[in-house]
Amino acid sequence: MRSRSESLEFALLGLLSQGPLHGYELRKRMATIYGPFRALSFSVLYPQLRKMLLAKLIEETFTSAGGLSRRSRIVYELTKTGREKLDSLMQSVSPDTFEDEGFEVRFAFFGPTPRNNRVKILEGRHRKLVEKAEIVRKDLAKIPEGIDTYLVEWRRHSLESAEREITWLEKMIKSERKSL
Amino acid sequence: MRSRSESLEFALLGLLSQGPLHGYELRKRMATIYGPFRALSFSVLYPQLRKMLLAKLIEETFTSAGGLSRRSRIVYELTKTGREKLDSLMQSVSPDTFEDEGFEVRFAFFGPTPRNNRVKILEGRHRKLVEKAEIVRKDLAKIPEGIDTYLVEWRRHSLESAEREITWLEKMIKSERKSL
DNA sequence: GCCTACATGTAAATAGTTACATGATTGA
DNA sequence: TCAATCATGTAACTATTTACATGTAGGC
Repeated sequence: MRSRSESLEFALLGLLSQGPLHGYELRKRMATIYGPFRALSFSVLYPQLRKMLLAKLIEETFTSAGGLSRRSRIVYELTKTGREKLDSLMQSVSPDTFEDEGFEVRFAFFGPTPRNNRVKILEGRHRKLVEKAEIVRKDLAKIPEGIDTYLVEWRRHSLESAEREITWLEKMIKSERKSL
Repeated sequence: MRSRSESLEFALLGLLSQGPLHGYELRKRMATIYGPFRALSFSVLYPQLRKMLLAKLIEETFTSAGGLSRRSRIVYELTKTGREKLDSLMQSVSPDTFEDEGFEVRFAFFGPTPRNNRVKILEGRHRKLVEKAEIVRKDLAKIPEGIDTYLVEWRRHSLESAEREITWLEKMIKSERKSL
């Protein structure tokens, strides 16, 4: 399981921790996390909410009409269990945290994440990227036989991007440590 | 259909255009295209080869033993139809060409791609990325209310990466034009 | 003798997208 | 009145991963 839904629960708990929201609004907020090109579809969101209802992490309230008399909405809010779950997740550092999706979501809720854990997450991500970059570098060093020159150029560019992210993380880690 | 298998056929045709290969070897070559972290699994590769056999794009030959007496392998090679298909794909510029995966694969076979088409592909990709970056920039300009500062930082970094790719493409386009 | 790489596949489970269905409200 | 956005979902399809199954050859 290295799917989006893994980080989705965390993200939803995080969003709802700031106050109750309905599905449509949750989707929009998710867009600010994932960016404008990877919108969360309703057919993923609603079943996920149902799962979380079953697990008693959230509760639903039917709102017949909002202040501006809209269509009735279903408003979700965290239960005590949900809040506890979020807290424990905030303090944990699962291996998934260092993957692309996982990291992005963790980072989106970095403000409410305990200080010392922030550094751990950044360091883990850093380690992971350094390892990957190393592999790509070796790979690049050994292939250039017969392979299209353009492809090599492309891979070099990709490696540079990875290196830039590493540098960025290093800056982040430094500034986090300073604020400790 | 915006899946990997869309570009997969192109990639396989491209690889086989240089000479006959067997499945296992094709997988390894694909790794040099997609990079070391997105290996093509056999359960995608073999059915794809079967599809291409049915479409008469490739032919199979059973090799009982290679020069070094290995297990019998199935060697695939392009048919005349397959070669024609590849040629026509090389000269075409489908919209898919400008997507991440599609572009990567097209780029991997840029050498054998007709000169004028290379520029078209690069320009299309450039246009696409500029549009996307513009959207992200606007998005970034309007959200900073209440959103976690860390997240904003992350998005800014992502935008910079996109901008770097745009610059890279511009360099590529310039050097392609020069060689025309 | 065991581990790794070679070599070819199938089956089942999971994940994800797209199309469909329905209906309210708001602004041009 | 017409399109866009709000709002909640289901069904069908497509894609991808993981586990299974089987066997060979070479190096340590």
